[in-house]
Amino acid sequence: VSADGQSVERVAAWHELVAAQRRVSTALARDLQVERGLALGWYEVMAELYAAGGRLRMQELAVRLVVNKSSLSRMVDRMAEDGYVEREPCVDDARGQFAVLTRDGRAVLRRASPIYRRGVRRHFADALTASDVTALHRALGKVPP
Amino acid sequence: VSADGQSVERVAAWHELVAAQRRVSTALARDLQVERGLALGWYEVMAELYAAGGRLRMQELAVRLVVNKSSLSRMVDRMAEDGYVEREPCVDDARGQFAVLTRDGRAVLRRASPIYRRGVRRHFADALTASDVTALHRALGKVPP
DNA sequence: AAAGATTGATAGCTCAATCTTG
DNA sequence: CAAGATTGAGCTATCAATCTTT
Repeated sequence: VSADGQSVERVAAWHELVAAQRRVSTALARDLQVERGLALGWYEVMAELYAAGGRLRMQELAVRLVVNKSSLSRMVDRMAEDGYVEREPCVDDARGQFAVLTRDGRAVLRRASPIYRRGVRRHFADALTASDVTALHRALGKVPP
Repeated sequence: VSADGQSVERVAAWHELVAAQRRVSTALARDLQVERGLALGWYEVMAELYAAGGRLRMQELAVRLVVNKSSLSRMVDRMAEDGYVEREPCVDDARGQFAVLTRDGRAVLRRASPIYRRGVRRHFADALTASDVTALHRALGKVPP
């Protein structure tokens, strides 16, 4: 398949990004599952809720995590069954629903966070220099929503 | 959840990477689906086979794409049903199977490639400087298998 | 009619088990 | 027994349709 040089470089960079994301995600998921019995997706939901002060509307949570709304709705269903989050209606807009991190969810998150951070370090950041990390953060932040 | 500064930077960079990957993959998948009726995963398989000269063993294909072996086996099943690839036994090792890009597969790939490259440019690279792209490629290539 | 959220139907993914060959 | 690959079963993700509220 023909392509000019610029295109080849861009696509190569994109492929490295995809490969890195898959490798690191797989390793993080394995660590959390083995050591805490927790799915990576569940960790991400709880960490995002925690960072937002414990509650977010479903819509906003989906946008921040860059996940499909249906998938999130179903994930929150399962997390609620296990007592990690609760749903709460929104007072000023009756269409809205909050996902709220429960006490149990916080406890699970607290125990899982070190595993997650260790994984990000081991599987991702340890291979990079500090300036690599800064450059990645800066560059990738430019990718549009 | 408590964490030191280094950890925060590493995790923030990792989150940007995940967000970028999800956004760009979603956009690429939409483009290919709408304009060519082709799934992104199928495109990736065909592009990898093409880059390898048209054929690869299942194992090697899974490693290069960083995908689950079962998922790949099933994906190749469906692609074979649609005539995009064929399976061929391996002569020197009867356990092995090749996935082989067919004539039809090549034709589909040829028509899909411009859409894919345009997507990588529009949804990913256009937001970055040339040196951002180089830095990403270089840094992400260090992430271990 | 549009926005927020969920659900029905279904395609696709993944773990563990299995089969075959080295 | 290990390696390559596939499959059975169960779970997850996604699209389109739906429901409710604005």
